Amino acid sequence: MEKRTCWSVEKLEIPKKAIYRLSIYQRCLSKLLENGKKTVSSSALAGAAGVKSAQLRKDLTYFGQFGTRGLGYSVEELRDAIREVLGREQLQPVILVGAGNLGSALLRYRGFEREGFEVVAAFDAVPDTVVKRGISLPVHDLEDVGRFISENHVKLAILCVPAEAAQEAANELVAAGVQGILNFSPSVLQVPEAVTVNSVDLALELENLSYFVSQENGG
Amino acid sequence: MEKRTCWSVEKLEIPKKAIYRLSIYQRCLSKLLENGKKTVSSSALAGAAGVKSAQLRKDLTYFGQFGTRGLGYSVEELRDAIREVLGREQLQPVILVGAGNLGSALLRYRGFEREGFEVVAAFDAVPDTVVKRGISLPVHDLEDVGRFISENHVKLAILCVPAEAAQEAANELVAAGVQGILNFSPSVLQVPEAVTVNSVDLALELENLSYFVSQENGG
DNA sequence: TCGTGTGAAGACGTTCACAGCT
DNA sequence: AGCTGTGAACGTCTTCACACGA
Repeated sequence: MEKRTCWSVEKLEIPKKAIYRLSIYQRCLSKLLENGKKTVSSSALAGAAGVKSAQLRKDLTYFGQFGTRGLGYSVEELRDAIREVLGREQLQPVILVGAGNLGSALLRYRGFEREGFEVVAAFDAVPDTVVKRGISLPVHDLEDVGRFISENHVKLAILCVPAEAAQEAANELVAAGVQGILNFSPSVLQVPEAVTVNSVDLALELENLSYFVSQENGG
Repeated sequence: MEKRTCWSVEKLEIPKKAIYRLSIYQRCLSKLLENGKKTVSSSALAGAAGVKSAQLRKDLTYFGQFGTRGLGYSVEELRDAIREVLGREQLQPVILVGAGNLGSALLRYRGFEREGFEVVAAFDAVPDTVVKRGISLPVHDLEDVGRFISENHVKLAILCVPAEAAQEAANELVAAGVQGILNFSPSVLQVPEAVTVNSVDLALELENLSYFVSQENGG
């Protein structure tokens, strides 16, 4: 393969899983930085991230060369480099659609902003029913979501509507310009190829676990 | 390979992803059953689940033969067969550890019971601070979690404590006999091989998405 | 010598294509 | 003819093992 210090237009050949791990590395690096560490080796960082060192090094090669042989990586430089790769240099606005039980909990969740995301607006089909406890953000009518997206160039959405309403809501989001959907509704979304969907199906995760504990039940 | 109608002790060779998809199939089958469908073809079911038909058929062969050539699958029989494979014939008790913002939202979440799980108890380091709104379950002191697990033979736990407390809490759960942990805390858990951890890292999922939308930003 | 960067090998999962049953 | 069940081909991701630079 050809040599390249940076990626060209073709982000396509990079394993999805590698990109996911990049986020993990970044979090570990931030923690190391807080602890005043200046440099880190691939094996140390890999250990913290729960992967093998070769994997970490291979993941990084997809994007460039960041280390110094015999020494390791500069914690800060690597963190910044990964941040750039992930497109997290300026913060992306995010909207939340469906402010029911789960949705409103996510609005109160501090984890997103801790990682540098800002939920800029929330929408619900019946905004009045949303119990506002602890939610600083107003909940708008779902009808306005399309306009809001276009006007504010929102590209990321968190989708927490019931399964029956999910596909229709997704269609609306995509039509208005959303390119990434974090989907919490238990349904299979159909979207154009250019749109990325990450589905988090809570019940499914639990069900999946139950397979792995079931075997020792026959007591 | 040898012929077998059912799996033997060696569940090991089965792809984790196949097991995950089994849960999806089951959900689709339940929906079909509600709609009064008696039989379904691999391509129809695969379409509903968002996978290729060959994949569905291959997934099923790990566990046995469930279809009729030329006809398809009996919706009800296949659903029951999958349910048995997943160990979901009798309902598993589940506990929730960490009843903060996210944890208490999950306590109110109806999705788990909709899939046949029962959250039997909740624990928190500071039970008094938990706002009980809409939570029918009492929140116990975290100190009692070990005893509760042993006494009630709990094997599944949902972990929603802060990252700093996650590993210690996990250790306690595992020591008491928990075999599966659904981990919502943004940290890498170290557990024995016999224990399965499914991590759902909300911020990480969002961060991951942001990579896929970042490219068309240079307008 | 130490630890990164990386081709090559290996493991794993998916898709194909068709044999075989209904 | 129609559709499942499945070995074989394929593609993707992971791991190895070592060359290379500090």
